[in-house]
Amino acid sequence: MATRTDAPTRREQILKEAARLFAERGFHGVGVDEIGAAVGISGPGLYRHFAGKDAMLAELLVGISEQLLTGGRRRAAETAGAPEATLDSLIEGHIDFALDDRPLITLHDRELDRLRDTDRKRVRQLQRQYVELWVAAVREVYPALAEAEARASVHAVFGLLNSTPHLPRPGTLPDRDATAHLLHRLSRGALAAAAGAGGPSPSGA
Amino acid sequence: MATRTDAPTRREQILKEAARLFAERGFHGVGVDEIGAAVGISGPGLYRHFAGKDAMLAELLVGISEQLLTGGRRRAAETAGAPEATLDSLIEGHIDFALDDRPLITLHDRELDRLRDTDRKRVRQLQRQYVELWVAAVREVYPALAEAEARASVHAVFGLLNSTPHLPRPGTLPDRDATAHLLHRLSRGALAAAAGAGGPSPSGA
DNA sequence: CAGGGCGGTTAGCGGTCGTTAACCTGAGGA
DNA sequence: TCCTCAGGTTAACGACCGCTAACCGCCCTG
Repeated sequence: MATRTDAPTRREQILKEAARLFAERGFHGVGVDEIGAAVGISGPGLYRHFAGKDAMLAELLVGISEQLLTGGRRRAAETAGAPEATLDSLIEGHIDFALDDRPLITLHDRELDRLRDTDRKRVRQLQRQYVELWVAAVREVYPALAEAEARASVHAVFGLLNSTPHLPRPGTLPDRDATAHLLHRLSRGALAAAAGAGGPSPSGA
Repeated sequence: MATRTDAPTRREQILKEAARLFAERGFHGVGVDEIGAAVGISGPGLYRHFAGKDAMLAELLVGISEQLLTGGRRRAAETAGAPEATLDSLIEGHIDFALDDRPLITLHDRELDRLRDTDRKRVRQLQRQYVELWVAAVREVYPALAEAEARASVHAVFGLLNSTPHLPRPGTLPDRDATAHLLHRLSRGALAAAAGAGGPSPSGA
């Protein structure tokens, strides 16, 4: 984990506040003056650190995607040969991210289309690789699951995990650990059920 | 169901196109000229039908929330006394909505903060009632599940079901029915797992 | 102690956006 | 036949937004 001890750089402050504001009000809904104000400088001062508003979003989205993929690959490597452990570790990693960086997780699947072509392609490629990492892990645990269904299930689990930003009230549910455990259980349960009955009619109804 | 046969009103055309555009590029990312162009009229012509851009979003969001809640209540009433059937019916209804009205489901949890106070409160109240309907149904099937956990699980399942807009490619997965069945299985599996082990440590990790 | 550049400031420009004003047209009813 | 009015049109206004220009003070280094 290597928890940082040194003070955050001005660039990092800006990125953090920009992420929060973009997540709250949307990319187009936030002005550069507001971002500046959030870090104590005003408006055009941001251009000493970034080429423009687009560049902030691009750096955020590319950063998120790279971080997710890198972390996922590390976890997959650490647990190689133990499919159950790999899947659990991937889930755990994604949960940590969703709980600790809510604004980023929100941006990640919401503002992708606001990027320049080149950046958008890069982010999409990283996202695709991350999905494939999950699909492989899921299919090792549940070999009966067809690839298309595995991929759809993985997307669905992402949706489940990324729902944390609009949980009732942060604090209603006991604490962070309990939420993490619950999300973990929900994810495993969903995937197990996906693999359970592949055939046409599910069970009831 | 009462499938409509008469031609859609101009207002309805506008709302439909506005929903699609808002979902694609965000509320602030779409101009009134584009919405007008999408229905063959241009720009200010929209003001013959709506008080403003905000009014379109408001009508969309209130409409969605009312439709979800009304449909949910009807389904709950139809299956009263049979908790499993109620839960299945709620899931089925939400899936139908997510698959048939993707833009609306996207808007529903994304652009809420762009509403005027009065409209936002109304939408939130409708959403809250819809959640409570689900929570009640879930807890009847899984009485062991604490309320806070049930509520969080319901939000998570919403996230799962609402993930359909960014499924890989519509068409990769066999067809609509197969997707619906998969989503149903995933949801039931997740909820069952939530109720399964309430205690601290989940299983592996 | 001089000087340079990093990281700010304010003023302002150009473009876009939501909205209004003023005008027009074609169909329906008295 | 004429009036009305629903439902369009184009022009234009005011506000806002992203970004650049021009300027400035402070710290660090030679």
